[in-house]
Amino acid sequence: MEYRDAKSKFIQTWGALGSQWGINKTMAQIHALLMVAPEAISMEEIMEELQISRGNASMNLRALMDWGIVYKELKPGERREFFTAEKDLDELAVKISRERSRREIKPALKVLKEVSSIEGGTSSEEKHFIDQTTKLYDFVLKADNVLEKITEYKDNWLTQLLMKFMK
Amino acid sequence: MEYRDAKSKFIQTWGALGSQWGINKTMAQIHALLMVAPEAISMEEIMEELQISRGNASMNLRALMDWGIVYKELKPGERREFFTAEKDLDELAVKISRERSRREIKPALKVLKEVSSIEGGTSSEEKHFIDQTTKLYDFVLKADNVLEKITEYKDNWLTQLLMKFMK
DNA sequence: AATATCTTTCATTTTTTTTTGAAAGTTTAG
DNA sequence: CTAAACTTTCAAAAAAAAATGAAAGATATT
Repeated sequence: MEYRDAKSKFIQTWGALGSQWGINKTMAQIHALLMVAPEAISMEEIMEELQISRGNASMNLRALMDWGIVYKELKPGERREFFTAEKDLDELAVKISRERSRREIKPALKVLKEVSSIEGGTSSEEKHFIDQTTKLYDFVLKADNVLEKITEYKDNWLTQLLMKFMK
Repeated sequence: MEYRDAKSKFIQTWGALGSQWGINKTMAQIHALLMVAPEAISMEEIMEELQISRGNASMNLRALMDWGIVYKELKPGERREFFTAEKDLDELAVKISRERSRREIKPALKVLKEVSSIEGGTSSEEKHFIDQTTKLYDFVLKADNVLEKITEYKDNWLTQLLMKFMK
């Protein structure tokens, strides 16, 4: 395979994968493009390479920066802004899991706590509801804690984790 | 909060969460409904409770069954079909991660291997591409292995995992 | 073998999400 | 201060995804 084709295939695949994980296609594609770019690139270049509009590029770059996985870089003497992606994969994974925990898991936990705390009704239907949502709360809380612990292992957490299971 | 409201809030929240994880809203809602139902329920009831059409219910139930997290149950003497969800959370999580690995991670790995194996070009751009996609391949492969190992711990894998980190 | 009960399929419609592009906003330079 | 060089915003358009519902398929019952 040619380099051009490989790059394009990588960007397309990453984009498609993004959709399956609740991230929009363009956002994932921009991220992919920046991941394999040896140095920071401008918005103009991103638009050109992915064939997208200025507004689209601007909004998705902003979203990536909100996730903390893409950085703005200013080159001296240059008016335009350049962008780079977090390239360290351990760091990338840590940032993504922290952010998802903050945005999705924590709010979900709040709701689970709420709904599992209703006054215990009499019907078996209500009893089962309380029981099941309580279990769900405990489970998600535990999972969230495990994730937090794992990502505390600053460097090479994944390798270390794998070791623990190889023994 | 009233039981009715709690149940509705739970279903809504689960549905919204589903969207963020690349699962469609109705599918997640049906799953939520079945999770808290003390016993198997019919398609008619699902349609009624969630206010959705027959076709929608049918397709999403089928999808849930393809994921292996909802089962069809036949009641003796009954013509209609009834449905239940996997209620054991450890089992549920194991099924979901195995399925996502099969459907998404494995195919992604294949592409990563492909694109990282192009003939090493001369330009630094190509070198960086090969280097980065190779790292990504290694990382994802390792993550997939960890996930596989973790889910092998049949029972209480989450608790056991947490222990390992508490020490 | 005709009817009744229930489920699936899929072309069409509806809803939701994403993208566009031009106007407004911002920052630097002269 | 004004112009030039960029970036952001957001209403409208386009595209994608999901839902509907009626017809076609099953399967059991008489």
